[in-house]
Amino acid sequence: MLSKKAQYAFRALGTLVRADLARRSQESDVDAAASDTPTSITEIVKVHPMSTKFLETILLDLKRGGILGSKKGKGGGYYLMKHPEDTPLAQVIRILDGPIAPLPCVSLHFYERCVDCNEAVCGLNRLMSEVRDANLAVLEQRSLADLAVDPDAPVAKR
Amino acid sequence: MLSKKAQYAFRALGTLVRADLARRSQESDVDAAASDTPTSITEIVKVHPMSTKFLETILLDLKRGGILGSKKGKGGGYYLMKHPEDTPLAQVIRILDGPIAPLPCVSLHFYERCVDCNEAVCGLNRLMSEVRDANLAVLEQRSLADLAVDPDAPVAKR
DNA sequence: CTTTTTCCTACCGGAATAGTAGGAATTTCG
DNA sequence: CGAAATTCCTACTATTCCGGTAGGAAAAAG
Repeated sequence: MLSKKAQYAFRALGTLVRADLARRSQESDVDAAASDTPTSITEIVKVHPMSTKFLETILLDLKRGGILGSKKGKGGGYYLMKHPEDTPLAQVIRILDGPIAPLPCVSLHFYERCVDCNEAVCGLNRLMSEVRDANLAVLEQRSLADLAVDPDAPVAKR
Repeated sequence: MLSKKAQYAFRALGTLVRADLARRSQESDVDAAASDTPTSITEIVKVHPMSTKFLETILLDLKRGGILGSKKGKGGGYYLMKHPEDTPLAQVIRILDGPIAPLPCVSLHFYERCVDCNEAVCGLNRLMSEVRDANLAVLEQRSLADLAVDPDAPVAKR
């Protein structure tokens, strides 16, 4: 199960994606940077009611993880560092919840050898690798862009 | 990530499956019941070193969950209630770790409505349903029998 | 130089995880 | 019968993790 942190992160990222799309479609200046129109924590909390302080730590994590950029001071806030399509959901989860794999010994990013088990012949290892791959097939393919998609709308092309 | 409970459970189930297969192949009496040759906790711990007391609670959980049967007293122990092929891995995980879905609002067996979110239009709900389905495609298909498979051996037919 | 924002460090209560302890109930076997 | 071997049951405990809070420092804008 995803932690509250990850759940809140996805909600917040949803509004950041919408802000990003809005900027790109409305902006007359082609070279407009995302950092020109950041979204503050206060604004996000207005849309998704939650603890401001808690969201603060979450967005900081996402910033340290390279997903968000920030601007301090008046008019400051957070913005996406990349196009929404270029941040897979897996990256968000790894930053906030750690491993996606069901076992440390089948994790790609947080691998730890398991004691008392020969991985080459361990049935559990093999099965849980399948589970991991099934997860990643979705989580590496789907991106922040998919968070903001209207399910009734035609598929968006980039 | 799977809990230690679930990990230990799979190890123990591995030896119970092997015992089950051995009984079926060696037994001359066709009507031999699994309850005739149960495997004790002590025997399991000999194969997979772990806390005896902890394993006790785990096997009890699996018994209450309908996966194992038991026999008390001298010569007693645990045995599979069904053919290994008929117990999907998902069932084991649900008993020991609860929900498989990444969010309560997309769980089939442990569903809980999420507050402040219209599931019909929630992008996260839709994406996490995909993740759940990807997981279940493996965990409902794969069974205890797959725990004991020799990876180099030809595929076993039932 | 005041206001608004992010950024940093530390803390805290409750729940969950990973066990442990002690004994009761049941079965087998000598 | 009585001893040994086993499961079964209830309760307890220690540690870690989760979810969140507190208080202020640093930076940017006007």
